[in-house]
Amino acid sequence: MGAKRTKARPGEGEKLREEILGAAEALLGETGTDEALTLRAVAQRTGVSTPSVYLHFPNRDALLEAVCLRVWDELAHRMRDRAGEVDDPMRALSRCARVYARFALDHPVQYRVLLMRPSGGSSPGAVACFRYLADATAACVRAGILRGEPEILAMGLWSAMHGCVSLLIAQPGFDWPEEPEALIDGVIRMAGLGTALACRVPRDAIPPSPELAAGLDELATTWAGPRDFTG
Amino acid sequence: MGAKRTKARPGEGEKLREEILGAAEALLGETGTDEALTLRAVAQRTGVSTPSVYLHFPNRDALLEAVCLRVWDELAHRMRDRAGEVDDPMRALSRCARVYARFALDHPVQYRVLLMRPSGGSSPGAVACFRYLADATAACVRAGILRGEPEILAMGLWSAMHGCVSLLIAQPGFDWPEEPEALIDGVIRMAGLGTALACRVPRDAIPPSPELAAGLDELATTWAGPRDFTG
DNA sequence: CTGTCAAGTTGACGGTGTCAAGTGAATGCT
DNA sequence: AGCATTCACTTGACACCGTCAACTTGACAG
Repeated sequence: MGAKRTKARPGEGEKLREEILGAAEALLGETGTDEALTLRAVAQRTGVSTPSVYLHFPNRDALLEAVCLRVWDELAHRMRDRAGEVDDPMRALSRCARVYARFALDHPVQYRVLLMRPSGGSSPGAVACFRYLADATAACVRAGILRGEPEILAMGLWSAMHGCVSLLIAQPGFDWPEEPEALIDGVIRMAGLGTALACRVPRDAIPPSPELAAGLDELATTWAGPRDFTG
Repeated sequence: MGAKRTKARPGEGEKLREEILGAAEALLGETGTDEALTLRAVAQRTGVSTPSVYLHFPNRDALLEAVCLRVWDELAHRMRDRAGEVDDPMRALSRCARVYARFALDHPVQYRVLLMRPSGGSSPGAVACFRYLADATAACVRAGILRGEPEILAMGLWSAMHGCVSLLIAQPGFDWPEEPEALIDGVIRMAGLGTALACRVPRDAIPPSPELAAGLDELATTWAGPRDFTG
C-alpha cells in the first residue's frame, strides 16, 4: 500500500488508469466484496491522491464496472474453448451453459456487480453473456434440434443459468446441495430438455397431466443409452 | 414530512416501530430504490430524530430487511388463492410460478433487497419463496407426474423463475420481449416440461441430438389439443 | 413531592463520493 | 534562452452517510 509513484510524463497519463484498475482488482480479490472498493482505498493503494481517480473514471460506479468487466473476456475464451471441442450443437450449448455457471461462481463479486445490480440501462457484461448463449442456441436452431426464435429461446436458457448461479451467490446460507455442480447440472438438463420440448409443443400447453406422463416415460426409454456428459 | 409527533407513553414504544416501518415503506415506494432509504430520511418522515430508529432496529440493514419483508405474506396469499383454483397439481405448480414472477415484478425493490443481495446467511424472504414452490412441487411428485427429490426439483424451478425476474429487474435496458409475460410464460413452460422430462431421463443424458428430435416431435403430437393455461 | 425509568434528543465521530481551485514539472514557441 | 501553455496531479473543502455516548424529557409509582 502507498507505493511511491513518480508523476507520468505528458502523454503517459493512460498508465495511471491501468494502475488504478490493477489496484482496484486486487482490492476486490482480497476483500471479496465491492463495498471495500472505496475511492480512497484504491487511490492510496495506487499511491495517488483520491480525486486523481476522477481523471480516468467519471465516478465510482464506472470504476467498479470497468474493473469487473476486466475478467469478462475470460468467459468468452472459456466458452469458445470448451464448446469447440464437440460437434453436436446441443452438447456445445450445454457446455456453454456449464462454463457460464462455473465462471459466475469463480468470479462472484464481478458477476454480482455486473448482473445483479440496478444497472441504469443494460450492462455490457449482460449483453456479452447473452450473446454467447444466443449464438450457441442459434446453432441448435440451424441444426433443426431447436425451433423458433433463437434469441427468445436463449433468454430462457439464460434465465435458468443466471437464476441458478445468482441464487448460489446471493444466498450462500441456503440449504443447497453440498455440491453446487449438482444443482447446475440439474438446471442445465432441465433447461436443455425443456426448451427442446417446449419449442415443439403448442404455445398454450401446460406441463404434463397424469395421462400424458406415459408419453414422457415412453420417450425416456429411447434415451436409455448413457451418453457422456462431461462438460 | 416532519409530521408532529407526541412522545409515546411508557409501554407504547412499539408504536414508533410501526410508524418507522410505514415511513420507510412509503419512501421505498416513492423513490423506487433502497438507496433513498437513509436513516435520516425515514426519521424525518416519521417526525423523530435520526438515532431514534436505533431504538427499534439494530442498524439500517435490519430496517431495510424488515420493511421489505412486510409485503412478503402477500406472496403467500396470492399463491394459495391462485393455485387453489385448480386440481391438477402440475397446473397448480405453474400458477405458483406465475404468481411468483408477478409478485417479483410488482415489488422489484423488495425483491432485490431480499433476494439479490449479499445476505450474510440465507434471507427469510428466500426460504419463504422456496417453501411455496417446494410444496407445490411435492404435490406433483405425490401425484406421480414428477419424480425424485421434491426439494431438488423445486430448486431448479426456483432457479428458472428467479433468473427470469431478477434479470428483468436488474437489466431493464436489455432488449427483452416487449411484454415481460411472454418471457415468463416461456420460462414456466421450459421449466415445467424440462423437469417433467429430466426426472425420467438417465442422469447423464444430454439434450436431444438430431436422431432423437423425432421422438420429441412424436410426443409433441399427443399434446396437440390446446389446453387452457390461464394462470 | 420525589425518585425511577422508559422514550427520545443532542451533538459528535469517522467515513464516504465528489468537486473547485491550486501546484508543479515538462513541453512547445518565439 | 526565456516565456507561456498544458498536462498530471494535489489540496482542501462540502454534504451526506451510519452509528454511538451522553444528555433531556415526561409519565408514572410510592
